[in-house]
Amino acid sequence: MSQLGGSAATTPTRERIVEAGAELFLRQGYVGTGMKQIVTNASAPFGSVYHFFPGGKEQLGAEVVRWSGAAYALLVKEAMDAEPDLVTAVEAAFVGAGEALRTSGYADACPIATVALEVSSTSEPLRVACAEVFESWIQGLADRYQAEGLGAEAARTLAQVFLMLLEGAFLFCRAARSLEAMDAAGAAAVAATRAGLAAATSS
Amino acid sequence: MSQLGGSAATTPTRERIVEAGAELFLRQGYVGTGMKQIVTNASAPFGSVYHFFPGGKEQLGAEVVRWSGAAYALLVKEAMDAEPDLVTAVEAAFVGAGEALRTSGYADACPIATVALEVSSTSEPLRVACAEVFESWIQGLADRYQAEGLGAEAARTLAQVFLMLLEGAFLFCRAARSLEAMDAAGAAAVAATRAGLAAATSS
DNA sequence: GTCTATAATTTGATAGAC
DNA sequence: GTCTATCAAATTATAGAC
Repeated sequence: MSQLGGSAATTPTRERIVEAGAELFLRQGYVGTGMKQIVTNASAPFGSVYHFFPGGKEQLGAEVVRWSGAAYALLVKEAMDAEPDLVTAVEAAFVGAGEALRTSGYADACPIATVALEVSSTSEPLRVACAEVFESWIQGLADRYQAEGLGAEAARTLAQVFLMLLEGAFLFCRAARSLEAMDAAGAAAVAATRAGLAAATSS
Repeated sequence: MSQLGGSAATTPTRERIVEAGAELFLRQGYVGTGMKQIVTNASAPFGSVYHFFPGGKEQLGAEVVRWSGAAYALLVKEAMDAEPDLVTAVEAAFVGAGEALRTSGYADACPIATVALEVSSTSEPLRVACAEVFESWIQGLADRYQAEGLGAEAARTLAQVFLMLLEGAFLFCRAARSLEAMDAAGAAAVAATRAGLAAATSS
């Protein structure tokens, strides 16, 4: 995650490995990234990875998923908290996601979506790690919707719709190398948010 | 794609290879699927794959993406055409996608999403193949919306929203092994469709 | 804890007999 | 066109010196 503090020379080896893995998973996925490539990018000796992660690639992968999932949640939350109201915050989230895509050559999207699709049918520990990250994102967003007066169930549904639109937009924008889908997703998320808020205040 | 006609013993070798690749890509993605695994599942000798696909794995991958993309478009179109009106058709599409997920142990989702995310930053020919499939899906759905009286631009946007919700739902449902997100996506797609139709008839 | 060398396996791809 | 044997390189993982 190049957005959140680079790997300074003083960063402990273990952290450098996790951060290097996160950046590689973002672009190449879990299966397409080799252990050697990770330690090389982390400027660490090859043996270190098995010293810190005796469970091998699967253990490292799960830790990378949880780390980058938490980092991305923080990034989005801070971007949204900077806005004056929820509708503007939703719009800002999609605009910011589009900016990140464009400035990175359509590489920086969701840090765990590729991994989640790759491993959902092949590795249960990794699948669970991805599911827990998604669930934490849903709950964090649902809290924000609830703070605006929506009921628990409606807030959760809106949070899921927000994230599904974002994930779908990442997929289409990366494949097409265009931001068209992100604009459509942002507009749809704003419309859904407005409708939810209207329903909450009228009841 | 187990949904569309199995690989009969009389099916030509080349077709069996493409179909076997499609089924494996669906579950394991492009990188996680080996050429040897493909020819084994296709009951074909190893050398055949390089006889029919001299361009190697990348050529085979592009062909699999286009083939399964067309097959999936037909599957969804037929399911939607069986419904009496567009709103019901949209709902049926999401219900059907949920059924396919559930009955396959949350494996049968989008046939090319995993591949698209894996290769978008690493293989230009494969990225283009995925982008063309997505674009054909968007246009096919936009035609359906236009037939209902929507303008070209609004129809295209609604088609994109439909597909982004579906792709996002596939991602969340596979990770969580639950259909909760699919229900939320279907409801959101129905709401967006209703709003689009209302705006078209009032103008 | 750091780092190197290497084992054991699998990968994509090729050559060539039939 | 079918099929087998094999290559060179890459993979995850381990052993063990320092």
